[in-house]
Amino acid sequence: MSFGDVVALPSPQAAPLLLGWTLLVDGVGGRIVEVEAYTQDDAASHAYRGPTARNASMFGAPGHLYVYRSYGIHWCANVVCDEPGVGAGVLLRAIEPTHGLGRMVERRGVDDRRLLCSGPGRVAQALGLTREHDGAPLDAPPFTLQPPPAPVAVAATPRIGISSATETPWRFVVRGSAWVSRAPRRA
DNA sequence: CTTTCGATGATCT
DNA sequence: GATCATCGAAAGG
Repeated sequence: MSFGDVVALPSPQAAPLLLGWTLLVDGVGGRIVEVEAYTQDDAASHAYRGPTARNASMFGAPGHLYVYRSYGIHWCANVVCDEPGVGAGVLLRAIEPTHGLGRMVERRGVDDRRLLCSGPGRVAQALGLTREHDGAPLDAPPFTLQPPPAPVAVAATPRIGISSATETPWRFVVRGSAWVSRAPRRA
């Protein structure tokens, strides 16, 4: 399944299929291991109340980025999904660092590989994503994408850091990955 | 180990 | 004026 086919799906379907892809920005990045889906009729989503200046790119073409400022400090990046105009996205929450470790350590200011990309703010900082990348297409430079070499085992859990729809199980992690922002809720 | 809290600014009410 | 798809340091057990 191509990247274009995946991001054309509704975000709760696209999100687990984005796990295992390798995403690089100017050659720096790694394997996507944790994501969350947000939809247009989802009270926890920035798209819930319709298009605004901030979330405009969420209502644009799928396969592009929606990058926003979080808590006035961090940047967080989403992959826009579904059909154009719908307002759906998949938040990139954690990546297993594989390419350009030195560049990521430099940007993050930490040495511990575990802390490089385990969290949405950390992912954006390590990959150098900012407002400049809002609306940018992921199938063109400086981005490169590689599909998973083998099928990925996925676990679904409730999303993190939200105050609405807190039990909707739209956080998806690579089962057993040591690089996620938090261990999945135990059964 | 776990929990609490401050930073910091755009966005929305 | 309140909230916020977070992070990291500090405080508490």
